[in-house]
Amino acid sequence: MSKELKNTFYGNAQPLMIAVDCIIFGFDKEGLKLLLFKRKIDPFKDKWSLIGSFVDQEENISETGHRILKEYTGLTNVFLEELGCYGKQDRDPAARVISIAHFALIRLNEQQLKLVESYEAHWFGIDEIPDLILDHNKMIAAALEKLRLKARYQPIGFELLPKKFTIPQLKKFYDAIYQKKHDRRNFRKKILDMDILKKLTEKDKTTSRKGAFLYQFDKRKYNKLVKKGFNFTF
Amino acid sequence: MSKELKNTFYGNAQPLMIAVDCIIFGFDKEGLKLLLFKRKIDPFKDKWSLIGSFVDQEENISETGHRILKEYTGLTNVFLEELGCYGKQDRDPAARVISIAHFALIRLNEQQLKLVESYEAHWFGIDEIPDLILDHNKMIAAALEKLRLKARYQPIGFELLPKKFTIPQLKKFYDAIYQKKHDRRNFRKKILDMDILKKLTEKDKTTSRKGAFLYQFDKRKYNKLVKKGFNFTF
DNA sequence: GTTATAAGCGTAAAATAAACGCTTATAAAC
DNA sequence: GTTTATAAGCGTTTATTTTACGCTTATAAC
Repeated sequence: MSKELKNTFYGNAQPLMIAVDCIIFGFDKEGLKLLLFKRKIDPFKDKWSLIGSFVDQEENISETGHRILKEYTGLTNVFLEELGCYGKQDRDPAARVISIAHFALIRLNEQQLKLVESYEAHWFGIDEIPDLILDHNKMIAAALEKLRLKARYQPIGFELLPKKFTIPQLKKFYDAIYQKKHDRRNFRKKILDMDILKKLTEKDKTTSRKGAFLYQFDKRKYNKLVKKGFNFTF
Repeated sequence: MSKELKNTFYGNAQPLMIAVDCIIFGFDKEGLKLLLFKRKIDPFKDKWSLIGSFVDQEENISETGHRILKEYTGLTNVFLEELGCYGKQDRDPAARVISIAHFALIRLNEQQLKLVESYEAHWFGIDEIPDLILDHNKMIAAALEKLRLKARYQPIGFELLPKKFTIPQLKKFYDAIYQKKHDRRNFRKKILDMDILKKLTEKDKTTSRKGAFLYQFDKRKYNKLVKKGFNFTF
């Protein structure tokens, strides 16, 4: 259908502006973090905010999200999921803008941590999020809630942890998500019983004298488990 | 801020059309049902579809949903929740339209069942949904999935069941949602242990000689339970 | 009165989760 | 080179939850 012909059917509809805002989670030794940016445009210039962009006419919404992530973190193939729609009529005083919030999970490493500084961005610990513009604090609260919920039935930790990780590291992630210290021994038992981890021969010795064995996620076994249906309850 | 001043900040953004589509669930003796409509406009005139409407400039998105429900079912105060955003660039051949799918749960009674016929609408059993326009079948699949998920940690059945209901009726609802026959005795035990139902003295005798006691949902007790945190696992 | 059946009640067994004592490997201290 | 401190790892016991299923009950239909 030609562009001219398009939209003759729905002629009476009023178009609105649509944006995608990204809640970018990262995780490292210090815990769960969130990437925030100093806003570059008015209104609210120089205030802390999530990073976002308008959706282009020719762009799928998830493409907008990945475009944002690529531009500001340099990463492609990031775990990105729709969180929800923030469309209150008066949410942005500058214009009627509907934002489709998305949350992303990325593996943190030194490179990542430095890269972002060039965008006047900063990784904030999850307990030290500042006041943000518009409804961005609300979005973050919802994202955390969803992350918790998702972690119950999907091994979401694997998107955030490094490729090789130790069981205590994995536990630390779940402790952060659920804001609860799990029992070290029961946690280990439960996660190993799932039979989705492959034990490596290497150890990580950065956090203890004894060192902890590194593991890798066994995708094949995991997919099998998902099909059978399971429930991460920690 | 005046309308003229608005949007000078985001001048480069291209506005798009936003619609809300509603997946309307109902439940009666026959089981879980879905309300579908014969589309009134081109393209796809006279094909079965969900009911929807464009979002107005001055309207919150949830208001659009409630407006649709009011107009086509006559009901206000309906349980309505955002399902997700369907915004693929080519989802509608007639124009770039982003749809925010919502799902609604309504109590079915005779009046409801008749009312809808005036809109060339029809209640379809959940296992006999026809082919719908655009991505509407996808939306329904996602809505069912979400309904299942939600039913685990929210007593969602109470939105769909009549004010007074029997335990076998409630079980029937969960059987339908999870597509699994639960054990009658364990189901009863579990739901009663939650202590959120108020037993009435009346019985419903339409489904058995013995009759089943009617119950009502005790909102006060339920709210207490929600705060404490719980998990419907059937 | 007998019968058939959905509704309702209770108990035993199986599975899962929680609590927690003990051992081990290793770097650092002496 | 011996001791010490500690995170990591291993295993058992107890408590809780889930599942399976036998038995009783109220009532309409015959």
